[in-house]
Amino acid sequence: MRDGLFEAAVAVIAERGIAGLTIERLAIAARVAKGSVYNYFRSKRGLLQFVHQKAYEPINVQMDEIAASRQTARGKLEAMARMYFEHVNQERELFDFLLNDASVRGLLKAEQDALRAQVIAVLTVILEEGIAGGEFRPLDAKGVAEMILGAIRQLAECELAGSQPRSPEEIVGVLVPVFLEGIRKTD
Amino acid sequence: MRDGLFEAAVAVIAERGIAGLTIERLAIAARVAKGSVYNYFRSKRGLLQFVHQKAYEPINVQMDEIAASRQTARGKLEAMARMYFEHVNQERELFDFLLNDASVRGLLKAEQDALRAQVIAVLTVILEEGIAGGEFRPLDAKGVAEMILGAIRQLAECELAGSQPRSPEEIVGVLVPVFLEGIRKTD
Amino acid sequence: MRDGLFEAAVAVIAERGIAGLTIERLAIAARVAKGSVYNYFRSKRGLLQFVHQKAYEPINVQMDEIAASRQTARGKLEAMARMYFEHVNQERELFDFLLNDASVRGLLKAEQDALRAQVIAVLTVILEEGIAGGEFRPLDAKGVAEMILGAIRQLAECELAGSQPRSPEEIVGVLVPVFLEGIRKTD
Amino acid sequence: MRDGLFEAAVAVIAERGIAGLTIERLAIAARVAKGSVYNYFRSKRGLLQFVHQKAYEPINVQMDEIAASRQTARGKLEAMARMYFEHVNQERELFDFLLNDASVRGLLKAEQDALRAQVIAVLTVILEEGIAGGEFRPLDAKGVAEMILGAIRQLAECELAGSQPRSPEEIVGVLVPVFLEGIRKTD
DNA sequence: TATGAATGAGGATTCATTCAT
DNA sequence: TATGAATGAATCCTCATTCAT
Repeated sequence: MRDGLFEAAVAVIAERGIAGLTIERLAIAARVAKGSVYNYFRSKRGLLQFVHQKAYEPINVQMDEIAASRQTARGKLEAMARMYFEHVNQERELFDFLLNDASVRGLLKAEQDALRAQVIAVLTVILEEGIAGGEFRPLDAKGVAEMILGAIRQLAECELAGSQPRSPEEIVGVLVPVFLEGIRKTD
Repeated sequence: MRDGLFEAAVAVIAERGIAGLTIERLAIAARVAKGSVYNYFRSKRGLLQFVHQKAYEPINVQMDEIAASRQTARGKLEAMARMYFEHVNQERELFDFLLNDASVRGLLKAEQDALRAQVIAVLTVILEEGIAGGEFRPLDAKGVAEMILGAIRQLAECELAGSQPRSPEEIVGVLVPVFLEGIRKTD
Repeated sequence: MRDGLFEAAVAVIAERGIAGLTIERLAIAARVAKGSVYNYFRSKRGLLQFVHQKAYEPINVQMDEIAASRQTARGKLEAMARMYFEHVNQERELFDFLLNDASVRGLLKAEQDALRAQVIAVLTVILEEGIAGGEFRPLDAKGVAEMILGAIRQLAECELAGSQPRSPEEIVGVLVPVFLEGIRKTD
Repeated sequence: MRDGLFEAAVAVIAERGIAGLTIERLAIAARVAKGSVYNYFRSKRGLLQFVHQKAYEPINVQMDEIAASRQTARGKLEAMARMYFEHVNQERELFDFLLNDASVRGLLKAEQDALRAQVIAVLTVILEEGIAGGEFRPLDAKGVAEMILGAIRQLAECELAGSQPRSPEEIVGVLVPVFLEGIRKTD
């Protein structure tokens, strides 16, 4: 039932944005009475926290799998980018809400920060592995991790906003070479 | 008068977030009667559009200056990054609202998209100049522009959220080399 | 089972006040399912009536015992005062609810009035006995009974509200002489 | 306008009890929109505090006048009883709410205690004057003050609940002799 | 008989917008 | 033009009560 409410919440967010997620609309979307929501969540905030955590779960799992896999750091970055992009791409409104939405910062600041920190932490570890293993130049790993995350988010956002949809493969094909080789022309 | 309301709006947003911007508080901050606001703006939406456009103006102007300046494409990217970061950094709450806030996305989707598109367009032109001039490798200029914008936004966000403040210089010092040279180690 | 619910109700009222007595909390306190309450009481009102009557029982019994006992009218008044005060004192929240709470007055007006009337009736009888027996002056027995009840209630209330707790003995020591002898200085 | 809301509140309390005073009903009684109430009171609690204080004002004034008047302590007690009884008598529901109502204790405990303490304090001073002046026997003035207040309250309550209305004069005629002379028969 | 999930009416509060002065 | 009181729709949340299992 909590799962049903989760899906209803995702649907409402997708359709009307996070600001459009009222308990009333949630209840209607879940085909449930308004009061029933409060049998499963103490408050709207509790609901949002649950939605946040639930949406974050699969990313968390796959992040850890990728981080633990046997492959080059570059391979891991590629895999992370692809995975992350696919998720973000799939439910854009939801992920805006998870990571960015300023209107819920007051309620979920801790959760948003934790999620972002977690993603950056995993990327940072991969980058440090790559540096230690001689794959990457010595760099501010955390700063680069932030840049990669930001780049992916923006690519996803623009792709969804824009008219010319690009596949995850295309996007990874742009992202990875730029971060790996840079954009400067070398003779 | 509209300008006075703009500044009052910025002040309220900075202090209480976008969700805290009510007509009442706006009027108090502007030392004006609540009803008077409606003599200058048809609605709250109209006000927000004005605020959005007005806040965007200085960035627009400087973007154009940088784009028109005589320097290498790399120099322009650096200058853009520094300028953009400084602005975002300076009024974080405001820019959250301008770029991220989902609660106004319904109202200002067009404006937000236009702003983003404008920034990306300018960056794209610079990148294309660099490619044409032999400075940069031939690449998907628009995709890279998006990546750069995303990276800057994320760096700014993390910097404000985090405990270890970094100066614009430091941030540009991380950003530019990565995009220019990439992170791969070359013997 | 009804008795179990009664005790649970008293516990909840004592801890959270009458406004805090919800069916949910009652059920939890009684270690019973919420729906089960309605197998024993038609409604919340029925429950409150039962609680009211049940709480009133021991007072009723002791009142009758005192009234039937062999002692002077003065002795009976003293005993009544002490007994009543001890009860009220012991479960103040409960007695607030029984006697004062306006939020249930709509529901339990009849019961509250009956209880008050009963107490006053017993006191009145004692006073009339005293008058008939030559112990007391001829007076409006019912009015005096009301005054005595009111005085006891107020003393109890103030004692619980105040910082300086007085024992039942002390209170009776103030109450009885005043009513018996008056406050006027003689000679 | 606050006064209009005060009177509407008194009317609603008189008709439906304190538990029946909702913002909606208040607004209807005051022939005002629901939201307008909040232009004059920050919250329901603020409204209740205002009502409390406003209702208490005339009693306060008259109490002080009586206390300052030139007459015997007995005369003052009589005057106080009569005045208090008249007020309580006039708006019983309101005064229940002011002094007794357990359902608003949480909100107005401080105010209720202060009012009760104030009344008791004035009575105590009168009693002490009487003791000092040789009118009254030396007694626990505060305890007696509480008893007098309680007696008045109960008399008023019973009079309103009962079928046989008594005039203030009658009630004072019962109250004062009992407290002054006591009920014991002196040959 | 026991359960507890589901219900929906009701209540406090906020706020963009209107309009008479 | 300026004002700010008045409005009422919208929102979160509570809780007595019902009913299928």
